[in-house]
Amino acid sequence: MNRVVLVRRGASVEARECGDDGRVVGTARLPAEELAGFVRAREPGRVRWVWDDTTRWYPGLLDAGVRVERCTDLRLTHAVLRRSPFVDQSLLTDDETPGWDALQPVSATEAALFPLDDPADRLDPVGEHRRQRVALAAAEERSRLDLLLAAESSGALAAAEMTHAGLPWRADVHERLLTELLGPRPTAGRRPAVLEGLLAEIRRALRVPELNPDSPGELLRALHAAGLPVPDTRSWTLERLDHPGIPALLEYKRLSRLLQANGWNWLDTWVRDGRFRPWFLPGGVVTGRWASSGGGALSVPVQVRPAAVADQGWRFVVADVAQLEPRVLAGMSGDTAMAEAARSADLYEGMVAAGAVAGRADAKVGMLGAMYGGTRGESGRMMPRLARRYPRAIGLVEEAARAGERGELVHTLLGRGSPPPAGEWAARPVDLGEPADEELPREVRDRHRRSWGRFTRNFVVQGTGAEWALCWLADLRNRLWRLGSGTVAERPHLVFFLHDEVVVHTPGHLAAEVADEVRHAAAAAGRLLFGSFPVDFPLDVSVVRSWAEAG
DNA sequence: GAAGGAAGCGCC
DNA sequence: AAAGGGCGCTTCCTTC
Repeated sequence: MNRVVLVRRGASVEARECGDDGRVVGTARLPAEELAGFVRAREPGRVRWVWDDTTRWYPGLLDAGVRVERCTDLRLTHAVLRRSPFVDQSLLTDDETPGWDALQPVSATEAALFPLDDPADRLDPVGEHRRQRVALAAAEERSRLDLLLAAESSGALAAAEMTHAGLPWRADVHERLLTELLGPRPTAGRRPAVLEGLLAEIRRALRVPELNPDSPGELLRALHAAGLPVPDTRSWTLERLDHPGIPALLEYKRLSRLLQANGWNWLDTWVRDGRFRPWFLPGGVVTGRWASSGGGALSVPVQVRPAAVADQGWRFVVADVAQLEPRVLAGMSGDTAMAEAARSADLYEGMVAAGAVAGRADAKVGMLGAMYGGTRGESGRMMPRLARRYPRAIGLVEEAARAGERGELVHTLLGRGSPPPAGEWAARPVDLGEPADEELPREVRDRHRRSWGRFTRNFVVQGTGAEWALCWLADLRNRLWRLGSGTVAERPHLVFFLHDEVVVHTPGHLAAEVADEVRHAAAAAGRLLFGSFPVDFPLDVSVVRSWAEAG
């Protein structure tokens, strides 16, 4: 594989050819405006482009109509290697390391505002690349780390392409939906008519003429005065109350939430030219999940999904994995009994069929408890049964929890390490007797320990689930490219990704092939992570005009 | 008036 | 006896 490190030098770019060990074997220098043509010309020769950070290079290439198949995003791979327990840190670190640790992605607006003072320009990508290659060559579990770094970098390409293409969004459909639910758009600072009506009803029922239900403090006092001794004003707390004002209050909360989070202001801010373009942030969560920025992309409510409509003659292919995390747990722990349950399209039904639990609800609440650390009530009662039937799977998460409680680090299947615990509790070994003065009381320390144990318990499963999803996404991205011709947005392409769900925008006549490729990519991801271990990842796949029709 | 925390709620 | 993971966003409310 040819590796070419791209380096910014003022108005020009250096392209430095490297061997697998990161040593430079050749250099070309070109004016920045010739970069897109250079990359386009070299791309067919199976190049891995190496750059400091995908958000600083790839949006410009995409705007110029250039797509690349593979890259190394040094910012992201640095972050993984720095925390991986498979890596000898002394091979990786250098005077520049704090600069790489601190490097942040940019959005296009920032890049336009501050083109001249970028901390990335004070870092040397060639040196960092060489250090990473040396550290990787000496790492334990080299092939797992290789896979993780490749998948992480591919994710960065997919993220940039999704923002570039945008999720098709019909503002007219969205506006009609808002008007039906809330009434016509009010002038700035006024409530929509439907909310005003509900407000009057709430004030009447609670006998507080000036009540502002958007203020939790005010609302709580009003509820108490009405003889409703609630501890908070959350919807699920209020649902259990029997009082004439409550239905209107719950409806007010539901509609008010829609208005605030995804109302007309959201449309004005985030939808342009028929596209919703959030920023996806690969590696933005410590577990390896993506974060997002702008428009709340990771929590687009079901309520407004009817407005996501494929272009004329195009379709969405929407796919999600059923019970990703329990399946991943079965695979990473090598628990054949749980993998057997996972053979079923519904893993929880598979557990019922095996006689492990009485009903689907028990299976679900038990597994969620095992993965999140819920031990109270129903899910706690299920744990002994599950531990007997699935000793390896349950043992793996229990061990991760105990390690976290001891202040130790855990890691995912491919080698992403958990962050070190912070805080005073972590500075002390477990059994030092009673604390001295000015130290945390024992019960406070223990609470922190258990809380961190729940985090590390979940880290190994959530993080390995994120690795499966990244491999799925990376493989799918390349399969989609091969289905069409032209630029990214002219072929079937990804427009949305959320933990265990993808949305592909595709010309209608290719939709069936896209659905096949989505399934093939999922099977390939399973083999990449778990080899021949027999754990299935069945998908729900829908071909639809609107996102809301999926599922 | 800016900044930051808490409450609350949406997604997985 | 108590013990449920990860996010982003908007509003309210306190602090400086």
